[in-house]
Amino acid sequence: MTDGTNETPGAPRVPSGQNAGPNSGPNVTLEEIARAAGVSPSTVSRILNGTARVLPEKQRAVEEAIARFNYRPNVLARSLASGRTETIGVLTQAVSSPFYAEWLRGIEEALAEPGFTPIFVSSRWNVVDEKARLEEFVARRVDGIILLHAQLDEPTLTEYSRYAPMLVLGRSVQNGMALAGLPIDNLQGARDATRHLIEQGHREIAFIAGPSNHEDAIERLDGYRSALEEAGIGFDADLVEQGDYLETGGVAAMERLLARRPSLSAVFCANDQTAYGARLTMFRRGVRVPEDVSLVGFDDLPTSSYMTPPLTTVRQPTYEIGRLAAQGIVQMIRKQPVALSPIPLTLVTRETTRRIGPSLSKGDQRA
Amino acid sequence: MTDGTNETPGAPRVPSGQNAGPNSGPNVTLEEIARAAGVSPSTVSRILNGTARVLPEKQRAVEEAIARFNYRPNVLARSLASGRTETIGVLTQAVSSPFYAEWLRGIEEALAEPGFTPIFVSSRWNVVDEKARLEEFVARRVDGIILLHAQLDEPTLTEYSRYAPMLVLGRSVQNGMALAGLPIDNLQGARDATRHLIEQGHREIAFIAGPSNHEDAIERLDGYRSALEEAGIGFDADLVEQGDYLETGGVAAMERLLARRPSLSAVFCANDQTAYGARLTMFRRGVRVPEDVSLVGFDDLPTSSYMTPPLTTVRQPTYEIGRLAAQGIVQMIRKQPVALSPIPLTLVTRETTRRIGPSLSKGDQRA
DNA sequence: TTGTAAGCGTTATCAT
DNA sequence: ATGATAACGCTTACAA
Repeated sequence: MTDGTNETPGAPRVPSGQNAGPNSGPNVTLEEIARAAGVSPSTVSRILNGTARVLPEKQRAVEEAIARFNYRPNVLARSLASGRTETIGVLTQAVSSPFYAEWLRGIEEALAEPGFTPIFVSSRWNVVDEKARLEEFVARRVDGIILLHAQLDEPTLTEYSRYAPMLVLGRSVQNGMALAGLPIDNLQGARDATRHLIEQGHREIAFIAGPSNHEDAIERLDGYRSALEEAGIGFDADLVEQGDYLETGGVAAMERLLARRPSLSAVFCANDQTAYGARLTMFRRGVRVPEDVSLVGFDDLPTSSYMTPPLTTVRQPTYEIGRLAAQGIVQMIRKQPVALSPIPLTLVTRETTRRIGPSLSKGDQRA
Repeated sequence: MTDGTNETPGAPRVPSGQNAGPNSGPNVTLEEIARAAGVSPSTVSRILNGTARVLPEKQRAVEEAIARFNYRPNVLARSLASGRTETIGVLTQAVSSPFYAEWLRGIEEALAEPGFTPIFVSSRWNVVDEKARLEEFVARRVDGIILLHAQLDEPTLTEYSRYAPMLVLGRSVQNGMALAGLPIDNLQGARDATRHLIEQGHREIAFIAGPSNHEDAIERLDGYRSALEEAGIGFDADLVEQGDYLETGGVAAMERLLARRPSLSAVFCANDQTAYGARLTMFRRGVRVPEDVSLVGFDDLPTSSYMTPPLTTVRQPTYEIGRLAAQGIVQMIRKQPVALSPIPLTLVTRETTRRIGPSLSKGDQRA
């Protein structure tokens, strides 16, 4: 618990770097650098920020002092004085969801370029938490806010957008210059997936839905339904089961489906995690995919292409969406106009779907 | 691009909440609250922080003013004045890795209790980035640092630990009161997994290794090797293939393995992602799991229990590890002693492993 | 080009 | 119990 590597309490915390002067470390201030270099604090500040040109010799002296003292500007003081934090609050529903991971990566990387730092927090699918996290953003004086699947109502979002420009992913909102939505075309994606199944000859296509209070879950259901109707098959509520976007929900829903409609020939799941669960249930029940039942997911999680067999699903270009969001919020901060068109989704046909005879029923489908 | 919901440029940004006074919003300062409540700024500060008892009537007046103006303390100013940011820098190799996700969740949740906010950043498996991120932590004056799988050498870590207490996950370091490691018993985990395979009658057990510059990858290889030797089977370099902890690496390694040693009866992968890749290759080649070849992974990612068949793997209690790390760093910040014992790993036996005759060779294994 | 000085919004140390 | 007042470390007019 104790060893010689730690500073004496009260003593300045200094690194042991070779160039470390007596007062180096994070406690070195801009003023000390100024004094050491024989210039005024403002000059140091100017050099640090490139705010004005400075005589080369002073420039050198300051840079030398900075290196010698291992000086790092205090971000807090800088932000307090300037009024800018160069920080973007990013609210996810769950940092740990495989689904958000790629979005965050896109956001982080695109934000790094203009020099912004994302602050990731998660609200755990909880509206109360969601509001609390937004309050934190305000308290931290973030320069912008990105919301992934906000559940808060639009008036509330509008209100918070007065503090900092806000971009809402996966949702369409009344766009303003402080509030913008980057909608994702879930309806189209779900319709394409369902059409694909229909084209393959499927007629008895089940759907495992997502949480009914999620905008995108509703859109996906609508897409499924509209493809069915457009093909003249008609919507059959008996073929729809409720899921929760989680694997466990998929397991349970598939069990109910199999019990109620053993004749179904395809299952379309509202997201990949649900499909994973449905897949497990089929494995347990000895239902082969795709020989007995075709399966389609939604999202194209990184692992979906490694499922056995690889999952046919609707791909969301999450990384790219993340980048777009980051670029968008930066533009909003800079008061530049942003044009965000709905993100199109594409079907990725892999190996969980199979063509079946146009009007064959169960008995014949089985390989 | 424009609508009525935005404030006139230059006008104070105020929310339209019902109680919103003329000067509400994030620009309201503690001083204004003090003035409105007829007390001094220090009194407001005391009420906000519970630093001292205040007359009930003033307390009420202040609280009323806070509510009326919708006042939120400026975290930056507070931190600058107090010297504490209540912030923990958390460095991961990749925010988007399914592997880190659960750790982050554990960290975030456990940190919320004592009121700390994590700042997640990723270094993308890049040592240069890793150092840059640490510099950012220093610039942000974080109160503590948690590193997930740091690649930097120990002297460097020790140096940074002088700025803020540092906890390194998945690594053992010279513990001090400002630097501590939370080791994970990879060797034991790998040994248990290999022993399991041996007990099931397997003798020709291949191993797909992780990056050779990763401490944990090396430990896992060592565990595999030691279990083999302990059983008198002996280590056969021909059965070891190089992977990279990613699915693609698993695919390629498995291909080479199958070509070189078609007689192998089991494959142990350095992590689950590698196992996913190996599984796919086997699926492609018509090698059945576990009928033809048994497969074991390492990590127990959330999706592993939904693989087909569910993957036998070594479970890391990542969420709990995250919580432990969070609690540990808070204790270090508070200068309390922390005792971190190595995290034990447990084998989760699912359905990708199968008992085979003690000395049967390939031909007989095939179901 | 460079320096002086006034903030930025808090906390914390003194007195009272 | 409460109020002045001096930091905290930086940016930014305003002067020079």
